[in-house]
Amino acid sequence: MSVFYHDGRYARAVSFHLYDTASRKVQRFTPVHPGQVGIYHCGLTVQGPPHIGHIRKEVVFDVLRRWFESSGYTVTLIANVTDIDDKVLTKAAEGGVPWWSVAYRNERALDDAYAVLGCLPASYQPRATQHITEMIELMDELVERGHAYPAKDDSGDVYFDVRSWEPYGELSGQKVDDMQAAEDADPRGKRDPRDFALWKGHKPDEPRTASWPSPYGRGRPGWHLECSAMAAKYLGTEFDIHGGGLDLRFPHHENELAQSRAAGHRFARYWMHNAMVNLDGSKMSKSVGHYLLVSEIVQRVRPIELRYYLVSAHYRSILEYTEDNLKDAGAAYRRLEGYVQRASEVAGTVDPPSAALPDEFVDAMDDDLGVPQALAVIFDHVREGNTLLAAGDSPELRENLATVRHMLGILGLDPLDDPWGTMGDSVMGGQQLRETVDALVATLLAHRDEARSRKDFATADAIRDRLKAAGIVLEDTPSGTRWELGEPR
RNA sequence: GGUGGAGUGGCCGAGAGGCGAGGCAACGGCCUGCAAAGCCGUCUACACGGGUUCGAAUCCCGUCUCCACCUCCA
Repeated sequence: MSVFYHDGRYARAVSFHLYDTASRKVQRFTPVHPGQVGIYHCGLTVQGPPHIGHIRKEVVFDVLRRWFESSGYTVTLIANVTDIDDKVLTKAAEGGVPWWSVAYRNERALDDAYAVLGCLPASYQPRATQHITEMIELMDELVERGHAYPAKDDSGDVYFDVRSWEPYGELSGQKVDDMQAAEDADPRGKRDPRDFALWKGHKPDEPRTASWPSPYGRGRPGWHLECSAMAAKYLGTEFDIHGGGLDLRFPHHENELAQSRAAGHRFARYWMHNAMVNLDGSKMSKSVGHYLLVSEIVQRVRPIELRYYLVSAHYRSILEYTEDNLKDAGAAYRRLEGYVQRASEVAGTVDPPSAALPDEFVDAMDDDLGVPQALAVIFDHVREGNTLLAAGDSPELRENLATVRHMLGILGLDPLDDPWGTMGDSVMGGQQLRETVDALVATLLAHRDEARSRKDFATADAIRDRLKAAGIVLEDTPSGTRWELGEPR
């Protein structure tokens, strides 16, 4: 299965399969353009800072992207930012600040969360407000083709005509007639209550800066139209994968699909949806204040342990968040990290990409991102590695270490990779600080070694206890005493 | 009412007709001056009731419980 190139890199037969929400089947992935993958996923409506439900999705698509890249694909990853929206306007009005500052503040919080969890940057993050022209073009096309119409009232709204598009409901498997009619909702100028807004006419109580001119009057785009227009702009009218949280399947993605197809686009070949993160048995949700912010959690948990927790379950499984679950995940991760660090101290630097990935790992990842099975493969290798490590440095140890780091890197979990730094720097805050502490600890260790050699264990243990109180945990190994930072704070 | 999904050992969490996933926790052993880490071992589970089958956690029927979506939630 693996083939080595003369430069030491290896290639392998690529056979990725993924669960496609539209067909509800695991499908063999065939790209539109050989060797390339275009992925669009719905970033965030920046009405608030991201919670761990949001960031789970980012981590899932980050792993997908890394896996494609590892498989030899050139990946274009587009994650939009919905920076104009009812709730953004509401938040701005409540806070007495401009809407765009609310959107931008939260967009930065989102970028911070990406970075802190080690998500590689998207190829581009288009903002909705920068693509009004493309949206109007798409809307015009839909009106011309008879799939959209300006509201009957004078609202300035433009609606998609659900009844004009026969396949409507294909993504979520629903029939228009079976859908619960929004009886209490204001039908406004709609032909059918299920019609959705492509364009929202400007209202006098909304800031004028939140509206743009269009052939149908001033207004702002509806959520669904944004994504259709931006996906087509950056990935073309037919592209590979459209992703997002499962809660977006309907109506958001259903509507995107309908309007894009109705406008003549082929649109996404595969739909990929990640499951939700639950808190106390129900979905984390901004709207009901039932969530935990990424920024809160990383105050007390190392980001890489949070990432491990989010990655460790299959992306289509609901993740039931509890503090204990997160803590257990951290312990599991430290087992992996401990091996990589101890082995690296003995074996020195290795080159992870040069190590062949085990077939079982590849098979697991190719099967709809089977991260749990892939992790089991990693743990098996770590056990072997620990056994090798007990015998000191060896070519087998170096190879094992490189393989383990290669696998971990694909999940964005290699402790020695950016942005986690080397040898625990992410906790320490820098290589220089680490070296300073190391020198200080070394003097104490010299005293301790001296005490131990004269069997004065009371003194030796007192030094160990003092260091522990300072957050430094000692470990006596055949090759000497090493230290690590203990539980933070 | 409609559309999907799920219930697995103390906990998390894969698997989807026969070959003990993995991790966390606990306990025992090895190692260690003692620890820590590591290694070896123990704990053999699939909501419930029927059925199909040589064989069911997995397929079928029924029941219970839970989750998501049904017009702007990742």
